[in-house]
Amino acid sequence: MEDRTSSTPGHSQVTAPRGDLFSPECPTRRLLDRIGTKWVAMIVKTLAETGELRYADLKRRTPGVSAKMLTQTLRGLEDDHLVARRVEPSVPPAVHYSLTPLGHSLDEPLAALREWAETHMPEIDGLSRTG
Amino acid sequence: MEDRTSSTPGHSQVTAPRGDLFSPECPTRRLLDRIGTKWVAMIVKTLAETGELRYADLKRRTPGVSAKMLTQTLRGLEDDHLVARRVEPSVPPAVHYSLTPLGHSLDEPLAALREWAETHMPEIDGLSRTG
DNA sequence: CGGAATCCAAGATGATACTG
DNA sequence: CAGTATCATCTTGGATTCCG
Repeated sequence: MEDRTSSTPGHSQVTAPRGDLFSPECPTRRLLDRIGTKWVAMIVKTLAETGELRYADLKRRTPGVSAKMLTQTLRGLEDDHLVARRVEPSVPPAVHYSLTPLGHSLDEPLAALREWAETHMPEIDGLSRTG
Repeated sequence: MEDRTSSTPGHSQVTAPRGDLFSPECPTRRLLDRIGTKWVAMIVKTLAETGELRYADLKRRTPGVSAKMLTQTLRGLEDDHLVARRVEPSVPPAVHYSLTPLGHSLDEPLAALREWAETHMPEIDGLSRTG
């Protein structure tokens, strides 16, 4: 077990790197550092839609994700209190993940962004080809 | 001069990598790949607020950005028709950047995200420390 | 002024193997 | 089942240098 300040999507600038350039003035940047990681948007959306999922189920609904990345991403979200982890002490153990109220509140602006993407990204791709 | 499929924030999955896993089904992912890059959110916000800026001005208003990243980011945004580039043929040349209507439309959901970040990120940071 | 080209360090991600 | 540990790789971003 080592520290979580290296490659974890969790907080890394929080403890002041050397001269917090725009960290305190730009929480948006830090937020995007998190939701911008490859799997967060997909996971948040999935949890928002399904309510609660087990690790394996969540993995199955996130095509292409590796166990490592899924765990790492969930840890980061947990760390930010956007996702809740519930363990059923059975054998074998069953671990359930769901959005916290804060997580749900994030899903709102995120949903707006999704809608923008679905509306305009095809348009953008079209423009890229036709000039 | 080489292709723009390597490190450019522009389209890289558009030309089908090998088996577009969720590219077509997830424009959100591609959008986040762009706005999630370190400087996009800041640049878009700045342009949204100021209207139009010259390269050097934009650089000055984006603390910490290198010329390389600024150019690269602007190229990507230009490529997506989110930013317009206007050149005044003077000596030395003056290049102006501004948001396109599409860019402004993106700024709306982005602003919502910013507001969420400014509202909740401090709360999150507080929770991280106090448990 | 507004870039482009190159080199390099860091971080993110994936594959694989192992564990309680 | 639900992870953890480790290694290899690919991508990102920054510093530097040079140019029209």
